[in-house]
Amino acid sequence: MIFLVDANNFYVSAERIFRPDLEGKPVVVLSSNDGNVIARSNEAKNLKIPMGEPVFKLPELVKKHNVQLLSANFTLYGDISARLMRILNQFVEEIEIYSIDEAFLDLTTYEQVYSDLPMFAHQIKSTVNQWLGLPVSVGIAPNKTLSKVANWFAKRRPEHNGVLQLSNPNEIQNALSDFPCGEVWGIGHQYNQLLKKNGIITAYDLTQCHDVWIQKHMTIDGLRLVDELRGNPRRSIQRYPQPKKSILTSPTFGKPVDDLKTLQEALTTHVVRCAEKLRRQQSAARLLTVYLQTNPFRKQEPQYFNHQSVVLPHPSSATPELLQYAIGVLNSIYKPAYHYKRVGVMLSGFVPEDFQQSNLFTEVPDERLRVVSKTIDMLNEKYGRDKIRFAAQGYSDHWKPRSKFLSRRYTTRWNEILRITK
DNA sequence: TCTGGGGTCCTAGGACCC
DNA sequence: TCTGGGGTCCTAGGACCC
Repeated sequence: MIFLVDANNFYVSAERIFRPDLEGKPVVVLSSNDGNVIARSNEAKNLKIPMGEPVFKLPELVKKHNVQLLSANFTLYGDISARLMRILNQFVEEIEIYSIDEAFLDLTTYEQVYSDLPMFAHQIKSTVNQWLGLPVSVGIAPNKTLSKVANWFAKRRPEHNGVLQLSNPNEIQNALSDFPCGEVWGIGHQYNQLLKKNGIITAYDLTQCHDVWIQKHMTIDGLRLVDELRGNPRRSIQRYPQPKKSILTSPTFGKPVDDLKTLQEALTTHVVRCAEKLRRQQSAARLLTVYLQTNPFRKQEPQYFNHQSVVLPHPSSATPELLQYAIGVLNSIYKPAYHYKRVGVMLSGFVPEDFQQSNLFTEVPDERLRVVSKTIDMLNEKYGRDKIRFAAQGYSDHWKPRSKFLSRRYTTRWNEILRITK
Protein backbone atom coordinates (compact mmCIF):
# COMPACT_ATOMS: atom_id res chain seq x y z
CA MET A 1 0.00 0.00 0.00
CA ILE A 2 0.94 3.60 -0.60
CA PHE A 3 0.31 6.56 1.71
CA LEU A 4 -0.05 10.00 0.24
CA VAL A 5 0.58 12.53 3.00
CA ASP A 6 -0.44 16.01 1.94
CA ALA A 7 -0.59 19.18 4.02
CA ASN A 8 -3.92 20.98 4.16
CA ASN A 9 -3.69 24.41 2.48
CA PHE A 10 0.06 24.21 3.01
CA TYR A 11 1.16 27.85 2.60
CA VAL A 12 -1.67 29.14 4.76
CA SER A 13 -1.06 26.48 7.40
CA ALA A 14 2.68 27.26 7.42
CA GLU A 15 1.87 30.92 8.12
CA ARG A 16 -0.56 29.99 10.85
CA ILE A 17 2.11 28.09 12.75
CA PHE A 18 3.51 31.48 13.77
CA ARG A 19 0.28 33.44 13.51
CA PRO A 20 -2.32 31.57 15.55
CA ASP A 21 -4.46 34.69 15.32
CA LEU A 22 -5.13 33.74 11.68
CA GLU A 23 -6.89 30.58 12.78
CA GLY A 24 -10.54 30.55 11.71
CA LYS A 25 -10.15 33.58 9.45
CA PRO A 26 -10.21 33.70 5.66
CA VAL A 27 -6.54 33.85 4.59
CA VAL A 28 -5.00 33.86 1.14
CA VAL A 29 -1.35 33.68 0.11
CA LEU A 30 -0.31 35.64 -2.97
CA SER A 31 2.16 34.82 -5.72
CA SER A 32 5.29 36.84 -6.30
CA ASN A 33 4.54 40.51 -6.97
CA ASP A 34 1.41 39.94 -4.91
CA GLY A 35 -0.18 39.02 -8.20
CA ASN A 36 -2.63 36.15 -7.76
CA VAL A 37 -4.02 33.91 -5.12
CA ILE A 38 -1.94 30.73 -4.85
CA ALA A 39 -3.25 29.32 -1.56
CA ARG A 40 -6.48 29.69 0.39
CA SER A 41 -7.64 28.74 3.85
CA ASN A 42 -10.92 26.80 4.03
CA GLU A 43 -12.68 30.00 5.05
CA ALA A 44 -11.38 31.71 1.91
CA LYS A 45 -12.48 28.73 -0.19
CA ASN A 46 -15.93 29.04 1.33
CA LEU A 47 -16.04 32.66 0.16
CA LYS A 48 -15.57 31.23 -3.34
CA ILE A 49 -12.27 33.00 -3.91
CA PRO A 50 -10.91 31.06 -6.88
CA MET A 51 -7.40 29.68 -7.11
CA GLY A 52 -5.26 31.89 -9.33
CA GLU A 53 -7.55 34.88 -8.95
CA PRO A 54 -5.74 38.17 -9.63
CA VAL A 55 -5.57 40.24 -6.48
CA PHE A 56 -6.97 43.36 -8.10
CA LYS A 57 -10.30 41.59 -8.47
CA LEU A 58 -10.54 40.97 -4.74
CA PRO A 59 -10.89 44.30 -2.88
CA GLU A 60 -14.62 44.06 -2.18
CA LEU A 61 -14.40 40.60 -0.69
CA VAL A 62 -11.32 41.60 1.24
CA LYS A 63 -13.12 44.52 2.79
CA LYS A 64 -16.42 42.80 3.39
CA HIS A 65 -15.06 39.63 4.97
CA ASN A 66 -11.76 40.95 6.25
CA VAL A 67 -9.75 38.51 4.15
CA GLN A 68 -6.14 38.40 5.30
CA LEU A 69 -3.62 38.80 2.47
CA LEU A 70 -0.10 37.40 2.76
CA SER A 71 2.83 37.57 0.35
CA ALA A 72 4.37 34.19 -0.43
CA ASN A 73 7.28 33.50 1.91
CA PHE A 74 9.06 30.62 0.20
CA THR A 75 11.99 30.66 2.58
CA LEU A 76 9.59 29.84 5.40
CA TYR A 77 7.62 27.26 3.40
CA GLY A 78 10.78 25.51 2.25
CA ASP A 79 12.00 25.12 5.81
CA ILE A 80 8.62 23.90 7.12
CA SER A 81 8.55 21.43 4.23
CA ALA A 82 11.99 20.08 5.12
CA ARG A 83 10.85 19.58 8.70
CA LEU A 84 7.70 17.78 7.57
CA MET A 85 9.70 15.41 5.36
CA ARG A 86 12.14 14.63 8.17
CA ILE A 87 9.27 13.65 10.43
CA LEU A 88 7.69 11.42 7.76
CA ASN A 89 11.07 9.84 7.18
CA GLN A 90 11.26 8.86 10.82
CA PHE A 91 8.18 6.72 10.36
CA VAL A 92 8.90 5.28 6.92
CA GLU A 93 12.23 5.02 5.19
CA GLU A 94 10.89 4.64 1.65
CA ILE A 95 9.45 8.04 0.93
CA GLU A 96 9.20 10.08 -2.24
CA ILE A 97 9.12 13.82 -1.73
CA TYR A 98 6.73 14.70 -4.49
CA SER A 99 6.28 18.40 -3.93
CA ILE A 100 6.80 21.03 -1.29
CA ASP A 101 3.82 19.73 0.69
CA GLU A 102 3.31 16.12 -0.40
CA ALA A 103 5.08 12.83 -0.01
CA PHE A 104 4.33 9.26 -1.03
CA LEU A 105 5.21 6.65 1.57
CA ASP A 106 5.79 3.08 0.45
CA LEU A 107 4.27 0.80 3.07
CA THR A 108 4.95 -2.47 1.26
CA THR A 109 7.48 -3.72 3.75
CA TYR A 110 5.53 -2.45 6.76
CA GLU A 111 2.26 -4.19 6.13
CA GLN A 112 3.10 -7.16 8.35
CA VAL A 113 4.21 -4.90 11.17
CA TYR A 114 1.25 -2.55 11.03
CA SER A 115 -1.86 -4.59 10.45
CA ASP A 116 -3.99 -1.49 10.92
CA LEU A 117 -2.67 0.97 8.36
CA PRO A 118 -5.26 3.70 9.00
CA MET A 119 -4.26 3.69 12.65
CA PHE A 120 -0.62 4.07 11.66
CA ALA A 121 -1.62 6.97 9.39
CA HIS A 122 -3.44 8.67 12.25
CA GLN A 123 -0.33 8.31 14.35
CA ILE A 124 1.75 10.03 11.66
CA LYS A 125 -0.84 12.74 11.26
CA SER A 126 -1.02 13.57 14.95
CA THR A 127 2.75 13.50 15.36
CA VAL A 128 3.17 16.01 12.53
CA ASN A 129 0.55 18.15 14.15
CA GLN A 130 2.18 17.97 17.55
CA TRP A 131 5.79 18.46 16.49
CA LEU A 132 5.27 20.94 13.68
CA GLY A 133 1.78 22.37 14.09
CA LEU A 134 0.92 21.41 10.53
CA PRO A 135 -2.40 19.74 9.61
CA VAL A 136 -2.03 16.92 7.08
CA SER A 137 -4.30 14.36 5.45
CA VAL A 138 -3.42 10.83 4.46
CA GLY A 139 -4.77 8.80 1.54
CA ILE A 140 -4.09 5.06 1.55
CA ALA A 141 -4.43 2.89 -1.56
CA PRO A 142 -2.67 0.25 -3.67
CA ASN A 143 -0.95 2.79 -5.93
CA LYS A 144 -0.02 6.44 -6.21
CA THR A 145 -2.94 7.60 -8.35
CA LEU A 146 -5.49 5.94 -6.07
CA SER A 147 -3.76 7.28 -2.97
CA LYS A 148 -4.33 10.75 -4.43
CA VAL A 149 -8.00 9.90 -4.79
CA ALA A 150 -8.17 8.63 -1.22
CA ASN A 151 -6.46 11.79 0.01
CA TRP A 152 -8.98 13.95 -1.83
CA PHE A 153 -11.84 12.32 0.07
CA ALA A 154 -9.91 12.34 3.34
CA LYS A 155 -9.59 16.12 3.05
CA ARG A 156 -13.15 16.86 2.05
CA ARG A 157 -15.25 14.52 4.15
CA PRO A 158 -15.00 15.36 7.84
CA GLU A 159 -16.21 11.90 8.83
CA HIS A 160 -12.85 10.46 7.71
CA ASN A 161 -10.98 12.66 10.14
CA GLY A 162 -8.16 13.20 7.66
CA VAL A 163 -7.38 9.56 6.87
CA LEU A 164 -8.99 7.33 4.26
CA GLN A 165 -8.03 3.89 3.05
CA LEU A 166 -9.29 2.49 -0.25
CA SER A 167 -8.25 -1.12 -0.39
CA ASN A 168 -10.82 -3.55 -1.78
CA PRO A 169 -12.21 -3.30 -5.33
CA ASN A 170 -15.64 -2.37 -4.09
CA GLU A 171 -14.46 0.60 -2.05
CA ILE A 172 -12.33 1.74 -4.94
CA GLN A 173 -15.15 1.51 -7.46
CA ASN A 174 -17.53 3.41 -5.19
CA ALA A 175 -15.00 6.15 -4.64
CA LEU A 176 -14.22 6.47 -8.34
CA SER A 177 -17.93 6.72 -9.21
CA ASP A 178 -18.02 9.78 -6.99
CA PHE A 179 -14.80 11.30 -8.25
CA PRO A 180 -14.84 13.82 -11.10
CA CYS A 181 -12.48 13.09 -13.98
CA GLY A 182 -10.98 16.54 -13.85
CA GLU A 183 -9.67 15.84 -10.34
CA VAL A 184 -7.68 12.80 -11.41
CA TRP A 185 -3.91 13.26 -11.14
CA GLY A 186 -2.78 13.82 -14.73
CA ILE A 187 -6.06 15.10 -16.16
CA GLY A 188 -5.95 18.81 -16.74
CA HIS A 189 -8.38 21.18 -18.34
CA GLN A 190 -7.82 20.08 -21.95
CA TYR A 191 -8.24 16.39 -21.30
CA ASN A 192 -11.22 17.03 -19.08
CA GLN A 193 -12.97 18.89 -21.91
CA LEU A 194 -12.24 16.07 -24.30
CA LEU A 195 -13.54 13.48 -21.88
CA LYS A 196 -16.68 15.47 -21.14
CA LYS A 197 -17.38 15.72 -24.84
CA ASN A 198 -17.27 11.96 -24.94
CA GLY A 199 -19.59 11.51 -21.99
CA ILE A 200 -16.86 10.51 -19.57
CA ILE A 201 -17.62 12.30 -16.34
CA THR A 202 -16.34 10.29 -13.40
CA ALA A 203 -13.08 8.48 -12.81
CA TYR A 204 -15.08 5.27 -12.92
CA ASP A 205 -16.26 6.09 -16.47
CA LEU A 206 -12.64 6.56 -17.39
CA THR A 207 -11.69 3.09 -16.17
CA GLN A 208 -14.28 1.68 -18.60
CA CYS A 209 -12.71 3.28 -21.70
CA HIS A 210 -10.84 1.33 -24.32
CA ASP A 211 -7.08 1.39 -24.05
CA VAL A 212 -6.64 2.19 -27.73
CA TRP A 213 -8.86 5.25 -27.51
CA ILE A 214 -7.09 6.46 -24.38
CA GLN A 215 -3.63 6.09 -25.82
CA LYS A 216 -4.65 7.73 -29.06
CA HIS A 217 -6.03 10.83 -27.34
CA MET A 218 -4.04 10.99 -24.12
CA THR A 219 -0.71 9.37 -25.02
CA ILE A 220 0.97 6.60 -23.12
CA ASP A 221 0.79 8.70 -19.94
CA GLY A 222 -2.99 8.61 -20.09
CA LEU A 223 -2.98 4.86 -20.41
CA ARG A 224 -0.70 4.50 -17.42
CA LEU A 225 -2.95 6.73 -15.37
CA VAL A 226 -6.13 4.82 -16.24
CA ASP A 227 -4.38 1.58 -15.46
CA GLU A 228 -3.60 2.89 -11.99
CA LEU A 229 -7.26 3.84 -11.51
CA ARG A 230 -8.03 0.22 -12.32
CA GLY A 231 -5.81 -0.77 -9.42
CA ASN A 232 -2.57 -1.74 -11.15
CA PRO A 233 0.59 0.00 -9.95
CA ARG A 234 2.30 1.73 -12.88
CA ARG A 235 4.22 4.50 -11.17
CA SER A 236 6.92 3.53 -8.74
CA ILE A 237 8.13 5.38 -5.69
CA GLN A 238 11.19 7.50 -6.49
CA ARG A 239 13.16 7.48 -3.28
CA TYR A 240 16.01 9.57 -4.54
CA PRO A 241 15.30 12.80 -6.35
CA GLN A 242 16.47 12.78 -9.94
CA PRO A 243 18.81 15.61 -10.84
CA LYS A 244 17.01 18.30 -12.77
CA LYS A 245 17.29 18.39 -16.55
CA SER A 246 16.81 22.10 -16.81
CA ILE A 247 16.97 24.96 -14.35
CA LEU A 248 15.08 28.18 -14.92
CA THR A 249 15.17 31.54 -13.17
CA SER A 250 12.77 34.06 -14.56
CA PRO A 251 10.71 36.02 -12.08
CA THR A 252 8.66 38.97 -13.33
CA PHE A 253 9.57 42.57 -12.54
CA GLY A 254 7.82 44.59 -9.87
CA LYS A 255 7.47 47.44 -12.37
CA PRO A 256 7.93 47.50 -16.14
CA VAL A 257 11.53 47.93 -17.28
CA ASP A 258 12.62 49.34 -20.62
CA ASP A 259 16.32 50.17 -20.42
CA LEU A 260 19.06 47.71 -21.27
CA LYS A 261 21.17 48.46 -18.23
CA THR A 262 18.44 47.50 -15.77
CA LEU A 263 17.68 44.38 -17.80
CA GLN A 264 21.36 43.45 -17.64
CA GLU A 265 21.43 43.89 -13.88
CA ALA A 266 18.32 41.80 -13.43
CA LEU A 267 19.58 39.08 -15.79
CA THR A 268 22.92 39.03 -13.99
CA THR A 269 21.15 38.40 -10.70
CA HIS A 270 19.03 35.64 -12.30
CA VAL A 271 22.11 33.96 -13.76
CA VAL A 272 23.80 34.09 -10.35
CA ARG A 273 20.74 32.38 -8.79
CA CYS A 274 20.43 29.86 -11.59
CA ALA A 275 24.10 28.92 -11.46
CA GLU A 276 23.88 28.43 -7.70
CA LYS A 277 21.11 25.89 -8.23
CA LEU A 278 23.16 24.25 -10.97
CA ARG A 279 26.21 23.80 -8.74
CA ARG A 280 24.08 22.59 -5.87
CA GLN A 281 23.13 19.56 -7.93
CA GLN A 282 26.69 19.25 -9.20
CA SER A 283 25.91 19.67 -12.85
CA ALA A 284 27.44 21.71 -15.63
CA ALA A 285 25.34 23.11 -18.47
CA ARG A 286 25.96 22.93 -22.18
CA LEU A 287 23.08 25.14 -23.21
CA LEU A 288 22.02 28.57 -22.01
CA THR A 289 18.79 30.27 -23.06
CA VAL A 290 17.75 33.86 -22.39
CA TYR A 291 14.11 34.96 -22.50
CA LEU A 292 12.85 38.49 -22.85
CA GLN A 293 9.16 39.37 -22.63
CA THR A 294 6.75 42.29 -22.40
CA ASN A 295 3.53 42.05 -20.38
CA PRO A 296 1.14 39.88 -22.41
CA PHE A 297 -1.85 41.13 -20.38
CA ARG A 298 -1.41 44.67 -21.61
CA LYS A 299 -2.94 44.07 -24.98
CA GLN A 300 -2.99 47.74 -25.88
CA GLU A 301 0.80 47.98 -25.58
CA PRO A 302 3.26 46.77 -28.23
CA GLN A 303 4.33 43.21 -27.50
CA TYR A 304 7.70 41.60 -27.87
CA PHE A 305 8.75 38.09 -26.94
CA ASN A 306 12.02 36.56 -27.88
CA HIS A 307 14.42 33.93 -26.69
CA GLN A 308 17.73 32.70 -27.94
CA SER A 309 20.02 29.89 -26.94
CA VAL A 310 23.74 29.52 -27.06
CA VAL A 311 25.69 26.27 -27.01
CA LEU A 312 28.63 26.76 -24.69
CA PRO A 313 32.08 25.79 -25.96
CA HIS A 314 32.28 23.36 -23.04
CA PRO A 315 29.87 22.47 -20.23
CA SER A 316 30.14 25.08 -17.52
CA SER A 317 28.96 25.76 -13.99
CA ALA A 318 31.06 28.90 -13.49
CA THR A 319 28.99 32.01 -12.95
CA PRO A 320 31.40 34.46 -14.64
CA GLU A 321 31.43 32.35 -17.77
CA LEU A 322 27.67 31.84 -17.88
CA LEU A 323 27.20 35.56 -17.29
CA GLN A 324 29.32 36.49 -20.23
CA TYR A 325 27.20 34.42 -22.62
CA ALA A 326 23.89 35.42 -21.07
CA ILE A 327 24.60 39.12 -21.41
CA GLY A 328 25.75 38.55 -24.98
CA VAL A 329 22.43 36.92 -25.85
CA LEU A 330 20.44 39.62 -24.08
CA ASN A 331 22.24 42.34 -26.01
CA SER A 332 21.47 40.61 -29.27
CA ILE A 333 17.73 40.13 -28.66
CA TYR A 334 17.06 43.41 -26.82
CA LYS A 335 14.96 45.99 -28.61
CA PRO A 336 14.51 49.47 -27.18
CA ALA A 337 11.15 51.17 -26.59
CA TYR A 338 9.28 48.21 -25.13
CA HIS A 339 8.03 47.85 -21.57
CA TYR A 340 9.46 44.58 -20.39
CA LYS A 341 7.88 42.38 -17.76
CA ARG A 342 10.44 39.64 -17.53
CA VAL A 343 13.95 38.63 -18.39
CA GLY A 344 14.93 35.07 -17.63
CA VAL A 345 17.60 32.45 -18.05
CA MET A 346 17.40 28.71 -18.49
CA LEU A 347 20.30 26.30 -18.19
CA SER A 348 20.03 22.83 -19.74
CA GLY A 349 21.95 20.07 -21.44
CA PHE A 350 23.53 18.96 -18.19
CA VAL A 351 26.53 16.75 -17.58
CA PRO A 352 28.01 15.86 -14.18
CA GLU A 353 30.17 18.72 -13.00
CA ASP A 354 33.33 16.65 -12.69
CA PHE A 355 32.88 15.12 -16.12
CA GLN A 356 34.64 17.47 -18.51
CA GLN A 357 35.04 15.92 -21.89
CA SER A 358 38.46 16.75 -23.18
CA ASN A 359 38.68 17.40 -26.84
CA LEU A 360 41.61 18.66 -28.82
CA PHE A 361 39.48 21.01 -30.79
CA THR A 362 37.38 22.68 -28.12
CA GLU A 363 38.43 25.29 -25.69
CA VAL A 364 39.40 23.91 -22.29
CA PRO A 365 37.39 25.24 -19.33
CA ASP A 366 39.18 27.49 -16.92
CA GLU A 367 39.04 25.51 -13.69
CA ARG A 368 39.73 28.63 -11.63
CA LEU A 369 36.37 30.16 -12.52
CA ARG A 370 34.58 27.15 -11.13
CA VAL A 371 36.60 27.23 -7.96
CA VAL A 372 35.84 30.91 -7.48
CA SER A 373 32.11 30.21 -7.93
CA LYS A 374 32.20 27.39 -5.40
CA THR A 375 34.01 29.58 -2.92
CA ILE A 376 31.46 32.33 -3.31
CA ASP A 377 28.70 29.75 -2.73
CA MET A 378 30.38 28.71 0.48
CA LEU A 379 30.75 32.26 1.77
CA ASN A 380 27.19 33.20 0.83
CA GLU A 381 25.90 30.05 2.45
CA LYS A 382 27.64 31.09 5.65
CA TYR A 383 27.11 34.84 5.67
CA GLY A 384 23.86 35.27 3.77
CA ARG A 385 22.67 35.47 0.20
CA ASP A 386 24.58 37.85 -2.08
CA LYS A 387 27.05 38.81 0.62
CA ILE A 388 29.59 38.33 -2.14
CA ARG A 389 28.07 39.66 -5.33
CA PHE A 390 28.95 40.50 -8.89
CA ALA A 391 29.37 44.19 -9.61
CA ALA A 392 27.16 43.72 -12.68
CA GLN A 393 24.21 42.87 -10.43
CA GLY A 394 24.07 46.53 -9.48
CA TYR A 395 22.17 47.83 -6.49
CA SER A 396 18.98 49.02 -8.10
CA ASP A 397 15.87 47.37 -6.71
CA HIS A 398 13.65 49.00 -9.24
CA TRP A 399 12.98 45.70 -10.99
CA LYS A 400 12.63 43.51 -7.90
CA PRO A 401 9.29 41.83 -7.26
CA ARG A 402 7.10 43.47 -4.68
CA SER A 403 5.72 41.74 -1.64
CA LYS A 404 3.78 44.04 0.62
CA PHE A 405 2.48 41.44 3.04
CA LEU A 406 5.58 39.39 3.74
CA SER A 407 5.82 37.52 7.01
CA ARG A 408 9.09 36.90 8.77
CA ARG A 409 11.48 34.05 8.02
CA TYR A 410 10.93 32.80 11.56
CA THR A 411 12.91 29.59 11.28
CA THR A 412 15.87 30.48 9.07
CA ARG A 413 17.06 33.98 10.10
CA TRP A 414 18.21 34.71 13.61
CA ASN A 415 17.13 38.32 13.41
CA GLU A 416 13.62 37.37 12.32
CA ILE A 417 12.99 34.80 15.02
CA LEU A 418 9.72 35.04 16.93
CA ARG A 419 10.06 36.95 20.18
CA ILE A 420 7.63 36.59 23.04
CA THR A 421 7.36 39.52 25.40
CA LYS A 422 5.17 40.25 28.36
C1' DT B 1 -2.69 50.17 -11.47
C1' DC B 2 -2.73 45.29 -10.45
C1' DT B 3 -2.52 38.67 -13.83
C1' DG B 4 3.40 33.46 -10.50
C1' DG B 5 7.44 30.44 -10.89
C1' DG B 6 9.57 26.24 -11.83
C1' DG B 7 9.45 21.92 -13.57
C1' DT B 8 8.31 17.04 -16.38
C1' DC B 9 7.12 13.95 -20.24
C1' DC B 10 5.31 12.68 -24.95
C1' DT B 11 4.71 13.15 -29.94
C1' DA B 12 5.35 14.51 -34.64
C1' DG B 13 8.18 15.98 -38.07
C1' DG B 14 12.54 17.20 -40.15
C1' DA B 15 17.52 16.43 -40.83
C1' DC B 16 20.75 13.23 -41.34
C1' DC B 17 23.11 8.59 -41.55
C1' DC B 18 24.16 4.05 -43.86
C1' DT C 1 10.87 5.90 -66.12
C1' DC C 2 12.17 3.85 -61.99
C1' DT C 3 13.18 6.71 -56.27
C1' DG C 4 14.01 1.82 -49.86
C1' DG C 5 14.24 0.77 -45.27
C1' DG C 6 15.62 1.46 -40.90
C1' DG C 7 17.64 4.07 -37.52
C1' DT C 8 19.04 8.31 -34.45
C1' DC C 9 18.92 12.91 -32.87
C1' DC C 10 16.94 17.35 -32.31
C1' DT C 11 13.27 20.71 -31.84
C1' DA C 12 8.78 22.75 -31.25
C1' DG C 13 4.56 22.36 -29.39
C1' DG C 14 1.31 20.62 -26.29
C1' DA C 15 -0.17 18.35 -22.37
C1' DC C 16 0.47 17.94 -17.35
C1' DC C 17 2.04 18.83 -12.15
C1' DC C 18 2.39 21.79 -7.64
